[in-house]
Amino acid sequence: MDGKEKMDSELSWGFGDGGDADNESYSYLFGSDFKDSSILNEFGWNIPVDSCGVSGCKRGFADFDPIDPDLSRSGADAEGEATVAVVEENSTSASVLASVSSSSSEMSTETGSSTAPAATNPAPDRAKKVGKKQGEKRIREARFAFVTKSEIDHLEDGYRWRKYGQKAVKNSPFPRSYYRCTNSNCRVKKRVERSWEDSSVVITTYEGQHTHHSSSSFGFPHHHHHQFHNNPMQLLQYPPQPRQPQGLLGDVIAPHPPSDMPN
DNA sequence: CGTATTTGACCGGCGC
DNA sequence: GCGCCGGTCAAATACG
Repeated sequence: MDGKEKMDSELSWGFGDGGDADNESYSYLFGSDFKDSSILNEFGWNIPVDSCGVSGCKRGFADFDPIDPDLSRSGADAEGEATVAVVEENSTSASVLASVSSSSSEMSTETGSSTAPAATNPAPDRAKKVGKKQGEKRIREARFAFVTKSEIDHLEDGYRWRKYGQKAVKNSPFPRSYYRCTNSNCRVKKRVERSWEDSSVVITTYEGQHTHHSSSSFGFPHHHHHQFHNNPMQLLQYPPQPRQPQGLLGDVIAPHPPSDMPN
């Protein structure tokens, strides 16, 4: 048991910047604009964490593709446009995107009853406990999120992911899926959930940087690009007040490719 | 048979 | 201290 390897950081998504640990407030920017930025389409997203410090600020952006040539077109094929909203951690206000954990006085529906599976069947064999790192400090990797209008939950991004968990989201009828990069030493994680407000939108959150190239070429999905025909942005406006992208991204993100990866 | 997913249990933090 | 909550593990299962 003790020979078990590091359980690595379990402190993954929550951002404990000091005060409110659970206060997941995000500000996102809608990105058809900054999508133009060269920094983005470069590699999908390379976030130089060093620029801000580990516990500071960092965000990236991934240019995404709807990837729904044959799958998502069932029903409304007009959709499928990929759009983005970058989520910045450690933002000041505007609780929105993933504010599932906070709000609770609105559409409170099936939160604990129907969605939560009643685990009344204890496993007798489960005596082994998950080992933990000895006094290991958990450092949160940079993470960023964006929303995509798609009927597919898990968008293809050129990497291979292994699903390692799924949980019901509070105040949301849709579950949240946890993925991890299948590569050996790559500890990039990914969280996918559907918006509780707009079910046609999925929220994808990445954490960490890949230590390798993606399977196909690199960069993000570019299978078919039938990107924006109409106004993909229209539907993505559930945030109360989106911030301006300028300054945020350009300031932090460095234009250098991920060739300096250790490991 | 190997690999990926499913799924309940478990864990650690926080709030009460 | 207990319960909630979000996240993760791992055994079982599904899938090729």
